[in-house]
Amino acid sequence: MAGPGFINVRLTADAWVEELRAILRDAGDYGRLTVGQGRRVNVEYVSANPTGPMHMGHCRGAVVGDALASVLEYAGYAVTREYYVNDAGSQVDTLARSAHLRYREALGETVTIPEGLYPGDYLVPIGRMLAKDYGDRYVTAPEADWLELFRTRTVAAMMDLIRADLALLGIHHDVFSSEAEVQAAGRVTAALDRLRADGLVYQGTLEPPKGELPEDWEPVEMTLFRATAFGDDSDRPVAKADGSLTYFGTDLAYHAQKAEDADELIDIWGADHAGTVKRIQAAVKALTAGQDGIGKPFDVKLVQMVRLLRGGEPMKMSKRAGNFVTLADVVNEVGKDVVRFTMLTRKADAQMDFDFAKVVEASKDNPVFYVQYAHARICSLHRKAVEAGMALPQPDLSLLDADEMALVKLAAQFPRIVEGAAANREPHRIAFYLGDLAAAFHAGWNRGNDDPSRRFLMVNDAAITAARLALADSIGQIIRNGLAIMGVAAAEEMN
RNA sequence: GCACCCGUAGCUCAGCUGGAUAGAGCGCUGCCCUCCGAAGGCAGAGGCCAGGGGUUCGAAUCCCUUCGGGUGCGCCA
Repeated sequence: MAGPGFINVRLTADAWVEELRAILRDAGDYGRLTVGQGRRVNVEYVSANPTGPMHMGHCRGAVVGDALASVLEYAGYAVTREYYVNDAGSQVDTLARSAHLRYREALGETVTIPEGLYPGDYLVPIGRMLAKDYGDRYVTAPEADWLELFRTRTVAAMMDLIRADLALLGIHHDVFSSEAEVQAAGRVTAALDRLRADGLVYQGTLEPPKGELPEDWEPVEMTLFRATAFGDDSDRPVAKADGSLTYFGTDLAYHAQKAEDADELIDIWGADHAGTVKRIQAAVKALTAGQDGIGKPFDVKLVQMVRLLRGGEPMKMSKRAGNFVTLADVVNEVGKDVVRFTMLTRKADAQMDFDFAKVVEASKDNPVFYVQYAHARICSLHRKAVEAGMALPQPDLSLLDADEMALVKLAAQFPRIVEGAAANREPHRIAFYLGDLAAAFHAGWNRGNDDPSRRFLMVNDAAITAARLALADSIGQIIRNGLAIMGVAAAEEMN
């Protein structure tokens, strides 16, 4: 005993040697866990509105969600990657009208995009496509004739654009769910009827907000969900005074839909939606609670905004002018791996700066580079050994010294890191761990600079080289496994 | 006014399902480059973990509270 509640257990060197063998044997599967027990987890992320291409505001949520999905898979969950397409609100009508203008433009008109419509150039090719398909049939036709058609066509085209952007990041969702389809399938009515039967949906008016009262406040009767019964601060409207659904009204039914095929739900949201977390959690609890009164596990992970910098200077962006930085621009400039890794170098709920200059910097304070560099060094050892014409025997791992075994101990923590990252839904832990592991490996490498007898590659000693290469391989394997979870390629050479 | 997030080294941040002397990078100080890849390396200084209270054998970690930042706040999506 070493103090209360403490029992010191010292594993023998053999145990660590055995772990090293396990890393090399299990290779790409080392660190895979069964803690998920095959439970079905639905991870919904990105879900950007289909009104334009992906911009950098979407990027972090996309990467965090995707990496989280991978971590959970690695930990033994059955994961569904899902994207919710908001194709039912007034914004997609606005999109259709914007596309209609571009359609007229494609037929020769000179158009100006009025305030309130989407001015982006990305609608120009959509306009051309519509012109090609429909000729001048809808130029002067009343809106009712073309709105639905143009909406459908344009949303489909936008989703193609978004899927292409996501593919640049290596992100592919399993399921795309449509808000319009959730409504058309009668799921909203069904969900609201159920809740109404339980007294959780009712006609009523909301209390005016505390504090400063809005000028034009008038009590209005609408359809409300009793969110206060589940810890929210106020009941929340599911249908407006005119009877049309609110966003929340459909979202609630959508979550009920997801819950049908999943044991657990996770949403990845931008932090600007933090204010609506409680109501959706209340809704999921109400809709999924069984006889025990406990709903299905449902986490909402908030992802903070990313500030874009170039050489320390914030980049000016104006959404109105439509000159936002697109995701494609950034990926094309710095590469998928840099974007993905960097997005995971901070915990999701902390704000982050993304500096175009720093993320590609080849230095020790750039973990993207440092981890890649470690892997490249490990790969280079084999090339060097071959060049030196060495014939390596079966490694005798008992030749490794205490410093080298310390590296094995760190590598052997990988499964626990995966477990923690999965349990806490924090994929950034993988990135930090890889940074630590890479640093430890580099330190080991550097020992060889001070003392040549401690180099990994000892041309005159095949036995020790074989053992040390086995050690290096195990580190390389862990780096590959970790990077694979993050969706980052492991470089074999640095340029 | 209410809710949520945050407050850890000079700076940027890890650590938070409670556990042994609180970690990293930058910056700072001092050494080190005929040497497997020095696009660096080693060592050191630097912290009442915002303040206060509580739970516990034990708290940066959990609870309450104060202060200080950020965000959101009736039928927008």
